Amino acid sequence: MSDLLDGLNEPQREAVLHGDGPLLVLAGAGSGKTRVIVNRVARLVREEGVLPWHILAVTFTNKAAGEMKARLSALLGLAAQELWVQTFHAFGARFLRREAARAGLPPSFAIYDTDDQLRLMKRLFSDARLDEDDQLTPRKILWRIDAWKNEATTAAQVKVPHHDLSGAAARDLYLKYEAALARAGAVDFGDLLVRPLRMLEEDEGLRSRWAGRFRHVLVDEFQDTNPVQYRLLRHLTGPARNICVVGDDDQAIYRWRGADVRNILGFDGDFTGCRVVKLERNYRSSRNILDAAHAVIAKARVRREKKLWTEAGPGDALALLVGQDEHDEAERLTRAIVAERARGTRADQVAVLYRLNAQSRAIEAQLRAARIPYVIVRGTSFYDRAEVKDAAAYLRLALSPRSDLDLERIVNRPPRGIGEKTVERLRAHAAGLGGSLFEALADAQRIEGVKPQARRALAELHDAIAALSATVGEQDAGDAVEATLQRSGLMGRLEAERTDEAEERRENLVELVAAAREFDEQLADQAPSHDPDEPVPPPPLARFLEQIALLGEADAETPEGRVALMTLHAAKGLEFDAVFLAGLEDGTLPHERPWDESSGAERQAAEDEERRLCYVGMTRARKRLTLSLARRRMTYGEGGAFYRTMEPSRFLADLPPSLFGLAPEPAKPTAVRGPVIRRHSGSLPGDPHIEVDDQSPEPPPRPPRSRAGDEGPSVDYSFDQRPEAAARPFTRGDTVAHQVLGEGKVLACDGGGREAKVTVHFWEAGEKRVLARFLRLAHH
DNA sequence: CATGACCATTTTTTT
DNA sequence: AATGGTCATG
Repeated sequence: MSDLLDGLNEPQREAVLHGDGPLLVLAGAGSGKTRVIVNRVARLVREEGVLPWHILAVTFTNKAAGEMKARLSALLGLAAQELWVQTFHAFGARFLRREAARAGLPPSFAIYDTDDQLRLMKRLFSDARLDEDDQLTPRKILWRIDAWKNEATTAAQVKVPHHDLSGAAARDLYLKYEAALARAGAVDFGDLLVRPLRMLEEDEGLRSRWAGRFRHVLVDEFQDTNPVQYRLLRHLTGPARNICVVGDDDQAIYRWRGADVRNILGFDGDFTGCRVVKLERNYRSSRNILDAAHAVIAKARVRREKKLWTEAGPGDALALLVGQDEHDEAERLTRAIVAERARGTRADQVAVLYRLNAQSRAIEAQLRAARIPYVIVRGTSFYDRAEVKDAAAYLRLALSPRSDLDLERIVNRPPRGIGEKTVERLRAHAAGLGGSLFEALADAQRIEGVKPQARRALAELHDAIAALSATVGEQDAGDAVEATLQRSGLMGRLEAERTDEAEERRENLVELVAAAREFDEQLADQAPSHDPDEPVPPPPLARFLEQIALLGEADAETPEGRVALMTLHAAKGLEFDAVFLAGLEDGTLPHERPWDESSGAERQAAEDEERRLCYVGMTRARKRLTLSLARRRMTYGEGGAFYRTMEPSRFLADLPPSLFGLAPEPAKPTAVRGPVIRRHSGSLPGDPHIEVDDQSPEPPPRPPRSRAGDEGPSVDYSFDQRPEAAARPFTRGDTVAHQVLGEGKVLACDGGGREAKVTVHFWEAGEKRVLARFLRLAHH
């Protein structure tokens, strides 16, 4: 026992030792909440004799679940494997697999990701011959469907007012969408939660079985639960009401995804007799950083009052960098990062955080120029690649051939002479048969109006899918993937093509096989289950595909030795010695959509959420926090070329100047190296403005860079200067030089005429990054 | 049927 | 800047 309480403060101990009954842990940023959850679970198993498979601990990201599992393994050994520690969505998938028969799903149902959903909706859209308008795009429909699912509204339950035409269309498409999923034997992300919920609510036997199964339920990041998740949790919590939720309303940042902060704000009201423990001591950040973060969050309208405290000293002052535009901002950030590393901070202890993914581009360019190793932390990129998705579509088809969406995707991949016309006839034939595309494929010989060549291709494809389908269920994931890549022709095609790009894609497929093999090894390492209810597991391939589907943005590893670049959302739960928070401008952070005309209350709620996002970003920092902004920012890329003048973020005005190491009444800045911003201060009456000197250090020596006047973009491009280069337009494969970025290869060109726009792709660690577009006049 | 040029539209954040 | 769709050409 002692080791589970060692070094814990009083409220932490209270949470770990709490016995039966509901428990709400309000855990501020950096207050050691993961440790509390982990030690609590360990205590239940070790001291209270709770069986591991009677404990359910849910998180939002695989990464968080993984970390929790790893720490529990260290404390509990093999028993930890039998705990139910997983994400909400993984739990939903596991539930549905166990109850597949009851749910009316095939045992190896597919999980559609956002991309699949969109393709399906586009198909339904064109089938319904709907005209797109502002309200009615496949994307917007999906958005509405998702919102409906997040509050457990079925298509039949949707109520739309009579005059709401787009609402009615959305409801009809919802019905069709659900029917299409059912035909394919697939579920989407929302279904993973809402289908278990509905089953539990409609079936009392099932409900009591599941409510009795878990003696303890624990939830991490509870502030980000949506209504469906909350209801699901309530059903899974047994009569002893042993539910322990941990969260921080100040870090609720998923309102747009249906999360409802009221779940945490009202939890102790919902569960009467609930014990509330507050963890307010911060072990992570210096006092200056905490004070700054608190100054921002304190102005949020709806929150539970609390203030983090620390015994740490004030630490370093905050810094503010002001750039003329996003390139200049990125350059200053880069210089500051160079200085940070010069004082001995490891690259992987440095992070650059931003609101929008689009902000990374300019920063990347400068980091690259300064030869600072970095990674964009973004989990899904590998599985998002076209060739990997093609492979996944074949794999899903092999498991369930009636998945029309997957068949449509790969019907002509690799190219085998099946064009749009043939697919149309195939579809018509399937409709005639009243079956799936695969069934129509089996009947290829009888399809009207298809040329013999296409007919042969169809038959060939059918045989490939049928053959894979027969074997894949019995195989290891690795073997199944390997066989599929061969039999589908995906691999062969890429091997035949002798270009850099094909080689790159081929390597990705090889990597996919490796990932599957690694997955097999994990399965083999698992100890046999002691849980008497453990059902026969589905084929390894199905479980591998499930893992891929559920991998999320925030799950990416942050590799060693590299500066991490990520969005504020992806940064939740992480910490770094030095954090650089970029884009502190009104419009960027807080982010605003100028075209959005929502009501006052809605705007207020949105601003509060941005405030919390800013708070999350600031509290990632242990020792140093640097904020930066650009005075103007380019929108729609260099091509569109217009600058928007930005005002410093309203959140900056909430920060006391003293935190920046400035006197409240600052002397006139001497040698002004960087630009000076003037802003009105809300917090210091009588002080009309504060001037902030740019504190960034001198740049390291590097080649001078010309600047295209005050108005133009601040990066100058130079091209391949060889005489022969000027004599012809750019084509694929050309090597071009860039003063800042170095060499790149032309992978795509726009426009074949006298004026050529060339997109240059750089490869970095196997990933293709587009860093610049070159505009150039070819000779006449 | 495949390919490439040209055009139009699009931008939050992600399980 | 990047994507996706349409149209002409081989």
